[in-house]
Amino acid sequence: MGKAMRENGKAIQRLREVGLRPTRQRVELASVLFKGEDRHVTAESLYEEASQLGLRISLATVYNTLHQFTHAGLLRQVIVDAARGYFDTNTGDHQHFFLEDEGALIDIPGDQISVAGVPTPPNGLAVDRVDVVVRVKRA
Amino acid sequence: MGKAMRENGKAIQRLREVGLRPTRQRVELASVLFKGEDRHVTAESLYEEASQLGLRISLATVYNTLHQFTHAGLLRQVIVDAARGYFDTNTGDHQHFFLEDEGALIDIPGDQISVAGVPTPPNGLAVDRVDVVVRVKRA
DNA sequence: CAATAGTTTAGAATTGCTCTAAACTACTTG
DNA sequence: CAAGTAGTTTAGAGCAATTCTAAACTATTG
Ligand SMILES: [Mn+2]
Ligand SMILES: [Mn+2]
Ligand SMILES: [Zn+2]
Ligand SMILES: [Zn+2]
Repeated sequence: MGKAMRENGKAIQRLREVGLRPTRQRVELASVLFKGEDRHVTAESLYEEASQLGLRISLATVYNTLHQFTHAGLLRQVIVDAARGYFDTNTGDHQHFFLEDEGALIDIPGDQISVAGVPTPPNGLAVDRVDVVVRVKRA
Repeated sequence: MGKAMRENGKAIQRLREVGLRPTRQRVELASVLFKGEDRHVTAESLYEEASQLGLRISLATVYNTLHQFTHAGLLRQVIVDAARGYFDTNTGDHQHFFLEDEGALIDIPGDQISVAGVPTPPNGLAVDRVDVVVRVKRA
C-alpha cells in the first residue's frame, strides 16, 4: 500500500465529513493541499502543481474545488492582492505577512498579534472577521 | 463666478503642487474627488459619476489618473476585494470597515485602532504598511 | 446494476484592468 | 503669441483571472 493511497484514504474521510462527494479530482486536490504543512495557494499555482504531479484535473475544477472547500470550512480565502485570489489551508485564527515582491504569504499566529480599539460596526452590521495584513518589502 | 469654477481653481493649484499638468480631465476628476468629504471610489464608480455630471473623460484616463494621483500622494489604494480596486481620498493613517454586502468602505480613524505584537519581518524585509480590514455583514 | 443527482470539463464569456499608437494639448521658447 | 515639443488622452485591442454553459461523465442509492 503506497503513501499516496493512504493520503487518499484520509482525504476521502475528510471530504465525507464535510458532506462533499469524494470524486477523484477532489480527493487528489485534498491530498495535495492537506498532505503536509499549512500552505497558501492560488488556483493557478495549485493547477500547475497538480499537473506536474500527473493529476489530470481541469482548471475549472480547481476553481470549483477551491470554492467548495472554502464553503465547507476546509480552506479560507485571503485577500491581499487585487489581481489574484489566495487560499489558505490554515483556517484557524491567524494573520499574514504579505511579501509584495514575490506575492508570498507567511502566517503570523493569531495569539501573537492583537488588534485593539475596533469600533462598534454601523447599525445592523456585525463583525465577520478582522484581517491584518503586514505588507513587507525588501529593506 | 460659479462654484465649479472655484473648485477647479483649487484643483489646478493642487495638481501644480504635486507636479502634474492640470489638464481638463485631471482638473475635473480632482474637483469631483476632493470637493467634499473623504471618499472611496473604484475606477468604474468614478467614471460613472463623471459621466453623470456630463464630464467627458474616457475610462482609460480615469484609470491613468487614479494611478497618477496615487503616485503623487493625493490618493491611496485600499485592497479589500479580490475583484476590484478601491482608491481612497484619505491618505492619512487609518483603517477600514468593509461592508461585504454592498462593497462599501467606512473609515476607522488611525488613532482609534491599534495593532500590537507584529513580529519582526523575515530577514531582509521591512514593514511597508499594516492594514486592518474589519469585514462586516448584515447582523 | 439501473436511475438519478451531483460533478467535471472544454471552451466561450465576462470582468477589471493595461497597452498601443495616433490624435491632441499644455507649456516652453523665440 | 506663433511654432515646437513633451506630455496627455483615447478608442480599441489585448490580457489575466475568473466564471459560465451545457454536454459528457460518475458516485451513490435503491
Ligand atoms: Mn470578491
Ligand atoms: Mn481580473
Ligand atoms: Zn495563512
Ligand atoms: Zn479610507
